[in-house]
Amino acid sequence: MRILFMGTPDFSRESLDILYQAGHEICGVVTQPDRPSGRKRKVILSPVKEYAIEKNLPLYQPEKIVHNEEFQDIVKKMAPELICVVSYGGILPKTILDVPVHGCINVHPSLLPKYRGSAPIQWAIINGDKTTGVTIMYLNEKMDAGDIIMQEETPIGEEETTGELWKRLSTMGAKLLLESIKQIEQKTVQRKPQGENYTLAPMLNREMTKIQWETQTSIAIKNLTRGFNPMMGTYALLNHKKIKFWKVQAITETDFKNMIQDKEILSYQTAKNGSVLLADEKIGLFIKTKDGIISVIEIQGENAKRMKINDFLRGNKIALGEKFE
RNA sequence: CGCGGGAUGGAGCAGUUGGCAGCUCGUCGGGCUCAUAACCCGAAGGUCGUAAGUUCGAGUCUUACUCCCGCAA
Repeated sequence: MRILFMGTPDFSRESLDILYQAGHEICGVVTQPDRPSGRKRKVILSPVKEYAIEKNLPLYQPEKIVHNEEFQDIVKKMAPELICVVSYGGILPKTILDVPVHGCINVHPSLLPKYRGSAPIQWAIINGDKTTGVTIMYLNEKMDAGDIIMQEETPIGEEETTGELWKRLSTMGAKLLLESIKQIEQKTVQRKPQGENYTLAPMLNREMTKIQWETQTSIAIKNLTRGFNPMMGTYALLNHKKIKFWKVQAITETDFKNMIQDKEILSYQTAKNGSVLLADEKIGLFIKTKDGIISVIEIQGENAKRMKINDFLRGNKIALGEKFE
């Protein structure tokens, strides 16, 4: 089939790859414009752009697609039979939605109508969901609200991070996308409306990554941390320095007592939330929470890189009772 | 050409006004113990990110470069 592909990050790249490998005619690839980003204001090519260049596919990077007649004409000239949108980063106007005879379809990494919006994978983990999935659906003019074609569910691992789930869902999504296109070609495709009973997964902001010792439970801290891994991690302040957490475990006071042997520790009863109960380079770093204890497994100090907790404690001595804010 | 921090044995760090390169841990060998993420004794392992400069002498001061990290986007 003659397909116009729109996408930007590595999540989309998997889908583009499977379509290309399956022999579909990719008449064009649309991706977000290159923007200087990162530390040295360097321009970094999007994974989709890299792929398009590698396979020598026609590439388009319009600044905007709404009210952009020039781009709309280009799309019409390409005359795609189908447009596939995977994490492109923008809503398509009706003038483009109406171009392909088979319409526009989208890969969304959640079981719609749950988690419409831009950060469904992260929210599923932050909320501690046991399962999630991918949805292939038609696009309409509202955000992630079109009719569903296919869905596949998958369990979320206890320790699974956004990065790991992201990778799995991008592969699942790509396969499901290919399957949906097959159905469209064979005209066996079915549409199932989502209904209005939906939830949102809005963009994440940095403020959310600060740990709230007074209100968040051990499990909440753990889920938040794996939800923000590997994007930004979570953090707390220790002596006015920003310490990032990349992996933590939630444990009970009993678990803790079994691990510490005869080490001297700060009494759990008198400790405040956020206080260090034990910082031992062999056993680990333990911090009191509102309802238990967290054991930090992977950590990152200011100006340092990510490291295992025992590596960190070798060079950064932390005294009992020091408090994370 | 956005702002700032950093690079030192395998790991994480310290290194004062330039003057023999250290700490905690790991590794290897030996000892003790019913046992150990425990303890005791011993050993190996570093052109201090790269290149140049100042100096009697540079991990330390100057310049350029490479890579890493934090903030901001």
